[in-house]
Amino acid sequence: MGRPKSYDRTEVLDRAMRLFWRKGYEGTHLSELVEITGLNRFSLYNEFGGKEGLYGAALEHYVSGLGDLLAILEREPLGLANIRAFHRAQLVDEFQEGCFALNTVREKSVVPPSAWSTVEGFTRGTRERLLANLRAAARAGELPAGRDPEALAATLAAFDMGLLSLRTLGVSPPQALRLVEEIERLLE
Amino acid sequence: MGRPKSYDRTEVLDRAMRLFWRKGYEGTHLSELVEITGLNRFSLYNEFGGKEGLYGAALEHYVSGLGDLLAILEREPLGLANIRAFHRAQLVDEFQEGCFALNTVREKSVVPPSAWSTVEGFTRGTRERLLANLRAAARAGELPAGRDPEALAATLAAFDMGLLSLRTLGVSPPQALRLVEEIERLLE
DNA sequence: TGGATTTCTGACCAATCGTTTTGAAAAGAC
DNA sequence: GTCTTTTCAAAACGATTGGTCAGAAATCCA
Repeated sequence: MGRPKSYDRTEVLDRAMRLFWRKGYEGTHLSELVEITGLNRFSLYNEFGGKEGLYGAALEHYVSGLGDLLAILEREPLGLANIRAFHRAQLVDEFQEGCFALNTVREKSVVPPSAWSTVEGFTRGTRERLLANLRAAARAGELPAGRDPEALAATLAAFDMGLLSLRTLGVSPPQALRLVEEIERLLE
Repeated sequence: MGRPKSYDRTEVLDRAMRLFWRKGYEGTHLSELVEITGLNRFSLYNEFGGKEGLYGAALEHYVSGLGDLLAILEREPLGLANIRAFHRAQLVDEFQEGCFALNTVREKSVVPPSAWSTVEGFTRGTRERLLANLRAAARAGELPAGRDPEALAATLAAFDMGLLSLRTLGVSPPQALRLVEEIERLLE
C-alpha cells in the first residue's frame, strides 16, 4: 500500500555503479547521483541509507554482475582451459576504464569499511578459483612439473589486476590479448 | 629581499605527496594539506597555484623520486639481470600502499590533465626501459628463441602494476618475491 | 469517497569545499 | 630608522557538500 516507488532498484544501482566506477567515492557527488539515477535525495536515503550505503550496494551489484565471469572458473572439468577462457573474457570493452573493485582498493583509506571487505572477498574468491583450476591442472598433468599452484595463482591474479590498469592507459583488447598469450606461457 | 620563506619546497612536496598518495586527489582536502605541510593557504597558492598545481608538482616529485629505481634498468650491460634487480627493488615497504602514479591512473577522470600526462610519460618510460633490456637480452642470447620483446615488456609492466595493487591488499614483500620469481620464468 | 500509508518534490540545513583578501610581520636596501 | 618587498596568519568568500524535513501527490483499503 502507499504510493508506489517510481524507480527500479536494480536500474538505479546500475547507474550509480557506473558513476562510482568512473569517478570514485569521493569524486562522485550526491547531486550527480541524483541526476543520473533520477532518484530524489529523499528516496536515495530511504532506500540505501546515504552515499556510503549506496556505494556499498553499487559495489556489491558490480561484484555480483561479475558472476558470469567467475562462473567460467567453475566449469567442469577444472583446468587450464578455464583459466584461458577466463582471461579472454576479461578483454571486453566493459573494462575499458578498469575495474570498480580495483578502484576501491586505491581508495582504501577513504571508502566505507564494508566496501573494503567486499573487495577483499572478491579478490580472495577469484584467486581461490584460479588456484582450484591450477591444482586440477597439476593433478591432470597439464602443468609442468615443479610448479607451485599457489604462487602461480597469485601471479596470474597480479597480472590480471595490472592488465585492467593498462586498459585505462589505452591498451586495446587486441593488444591485451597478446599480453594474455604471453602470460599463458607460464602454464606451458 | 622581502620576508624569507619559512618552508622548504621539497619538504612540503614530500609531505603533500604522501597525503595525495594515500587519499587520492578528491579524497585529500586543502585543510589537511595545510595542516600536514605546515604551509599556510596563501603561500600554498603562491608557490603551487592551488590544489591542482600542488597535485601535479607532488606527482612529478614522486616520479623523480623513482629515478634510482629506473636507473637500475639503465645499468650496463643491459639485460635480464637489470630486470631481476628492478623487480626486487620494488619490494620495499615504500610501496606498501601501492604506487602514486598507478593511483592517478585509477582516478583518471578526476585528476588534473597535466598529472595524467605525467603518468603516461612515466609508464611509457618504464616500459621502454624494460624493452631495451629485453632486446639486449635477446641479442645476447639470454632470452629463449621466439620471444617477442615488445609483448614481454608490456606483460612484465602489467605484472608490476598488479603486484603493487596486491601490496595494498596485504601481500607482504616475501610473498611478493615469490610472485616475482614466478613471473621470471617467462624469461627462462 | 475518505482515511491510511508511502513516495515524491523542492526548499532548507549546517558544514565544508577550494579560493581570495586583508593587515601584520619579517627581511634587505638605503 | 624608514621604505620596499615578500611572506605569514587568519578571517572571510561564494559555492557546493552530504543530509534533512515539511507538505503535496499517489496509491491501497475500507
